[in-house]
Amino acid sequence: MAKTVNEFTIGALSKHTGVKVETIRYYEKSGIMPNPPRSAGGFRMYRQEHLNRLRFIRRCRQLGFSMADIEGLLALVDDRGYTCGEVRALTVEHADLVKQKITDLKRLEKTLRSIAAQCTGEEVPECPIIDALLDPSDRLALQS
Amino acid sequence: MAKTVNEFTIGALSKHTGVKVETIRYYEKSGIMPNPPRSAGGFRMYRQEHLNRLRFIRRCRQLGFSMADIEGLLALVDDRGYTCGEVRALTVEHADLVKQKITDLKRLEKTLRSIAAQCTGEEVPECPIIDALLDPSDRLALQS
DNA sequence: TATAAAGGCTGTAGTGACTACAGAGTCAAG
DNA sequence: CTTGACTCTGTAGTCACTACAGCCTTTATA
Repeated sequence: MAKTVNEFTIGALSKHTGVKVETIRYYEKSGIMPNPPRSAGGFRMYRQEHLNRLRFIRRCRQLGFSMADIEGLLALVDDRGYTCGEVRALTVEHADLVKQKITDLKRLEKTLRSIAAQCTGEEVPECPIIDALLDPSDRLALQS
Repeated sequence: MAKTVNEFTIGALSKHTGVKVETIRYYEKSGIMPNPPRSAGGFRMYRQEHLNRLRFIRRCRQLGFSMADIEGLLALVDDRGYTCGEVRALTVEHADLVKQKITDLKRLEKTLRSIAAQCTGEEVPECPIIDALLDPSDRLALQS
């Protein structure tokens, strides 16, 4: 199937990266993966450079960067015109967003635990959670 | 516009709850809000019970429950056949998911800060973040 | 050389939880 | 009776995929 030792199909790329075949094609359509050369029959033929780029994308996604973020990062990389400062700014900005999200989720968990703690857990049809949620007033503080 | 003092339009319901008009209609189409009675001209006419239900939904969403979760909770409530234990189980399960998410995000933030810390931030085109992300090896530990 | 299995191709539609229109109709006040 | 704010339905867009249908290519084996 491979014309040379260095070329491989989308399935092989998928196996090496853990990114599903459909997702790779989606990345191509979105423009963050390049249109690779094709075999005579129309199969996508990838090389090491594509593997590296896909790993980069996958890592960024795991780090919570949006595809738009990644597009920005890759544009910097593709231009080779990026500076360390630009990239760091993006990263720190993103870390701050993550931090905020952690704060929010901690508050959320606390609220959930506290309303669950009011429960007897018994087989009775009176539940403080439902009562709290159905309460027309705003006594259930979701932000505190 | 209102036929009685107790009835109000979707716009008023929206203002009282902070839920957008389109979202309320979406909830109706999704089945978690009931089809309300209509005015002669076809306007949705809401009452206090709708307001309470929408507040319930909004709170659950803020607490991170999915619409499927809410459907389950509301089914219990509508049947009046729920027990405290059932509701608490759902809440605790959800709290555990939130806890796991916090753990993941903390690890993520740590990774982001640590790669940002390697940066000089200077106007040079060599950036350890990009280098790390482009590195074909798996040295950048995303899970640790 | 024929064939079958495995894998690839395109294009479309679905997910969740909304959001944003377009184009028409309704309502209440002046 | 007109104006302007509001509401109606229906469709399409968002994000980051995922799943499928129906066909075509490649490779291994008989």
